[in-house]
Amino acid sequence: MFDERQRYSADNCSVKRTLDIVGEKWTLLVLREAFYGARRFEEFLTRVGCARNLLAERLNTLTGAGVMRRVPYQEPGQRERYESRLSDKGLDLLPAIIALMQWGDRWQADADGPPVEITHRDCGHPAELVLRCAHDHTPLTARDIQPRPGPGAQPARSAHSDKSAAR
Amino acid sequence: MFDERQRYSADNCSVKRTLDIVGEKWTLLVLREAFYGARRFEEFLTRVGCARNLLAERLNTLTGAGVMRRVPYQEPGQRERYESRLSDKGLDLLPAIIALMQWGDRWQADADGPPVEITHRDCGHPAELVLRCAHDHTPLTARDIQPRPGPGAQPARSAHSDKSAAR
DNA sequence: CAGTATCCGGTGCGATACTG
DNA sequence: CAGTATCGCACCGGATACTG
Repeated sequence: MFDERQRYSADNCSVKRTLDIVGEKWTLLVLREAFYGARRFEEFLTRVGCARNLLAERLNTLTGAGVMRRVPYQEPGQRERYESRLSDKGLDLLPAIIALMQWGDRWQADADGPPVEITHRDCGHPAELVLRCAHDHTPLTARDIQPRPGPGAQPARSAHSDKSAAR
Repeated sequence: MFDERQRYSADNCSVKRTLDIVGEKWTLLVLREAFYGARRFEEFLTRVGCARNLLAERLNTLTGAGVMRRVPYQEPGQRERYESRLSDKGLDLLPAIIALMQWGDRWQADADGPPVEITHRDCGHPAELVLRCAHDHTPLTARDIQPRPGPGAQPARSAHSDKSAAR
């Protein structure tokens, strides 16, 4: 698929950079619950089902990365506390969550259908995630696409000889 | 040993089910390389950059889950060998990869831009992933959506437990 | 080439106890 | 309620060595 000479380094791959933030165990499930409306620590804890320390760690990583932000709140008679909400950067992860959900719905679901539906709030119809050509909006599948080096691509490294007769 | 009430009905969440297959470390990077055209073990190894045993493990998991399939090939003068290719089930993971890539491009990229572009093979224009209403095709953001229980939704879980083998 | 097997130090995970 | 602190253990990562 790639021009064979064009080796890129995996360090500056956007997938890897994203996974460095959200790729740890439980993190995407924490985000799922955030999208579902969870905000408080105990709420995440019971709904995600991971260990307390891990949840604390994940929330710290996510706020540190700017994906979530800590918002103060105060219940009457209680001291001030903080809850965790998605930032804009975090809200923009919705397509990733939905992509995983859609795939699970299609290929790993029970016979009775998906456990959760994502709907358009205004009209109630389901939301869908589509891959398409930015130009003519043709729907695209994996067979219609062609990856190629972008502006931030690093020049090929010629550290050692390259055989690579792939296809 | 394990408090039942602390368990969310997240076991049947499609996101979790998907992550049970592709959520381990390196797996999504292996899939990224598969989309980029990698097929042979050593090819994955150098491009993904993980340990041999982990790569073997991941490829086994993926073929076991039907995401990749082992295809025989024969180089002249060599014995028959196998390479790993994406199945239809695996090809359908492209949106998830692209969602992660797009987010990385938007929020974690270098100044010079994304290292890789996904283009429409036929016309050369970039591919894009859009979330929209299935009914009227309105583009949707996180603020426009509403999750709600689907047909496969489970109420609460009774005290009869299954295995706790998380992951 | 395409793996499997083994070893070993380190990190991350999971459960619980503890604190404010 | 919202976290820390702690501890045993599983798994990871990297380096070989071995097999077909």
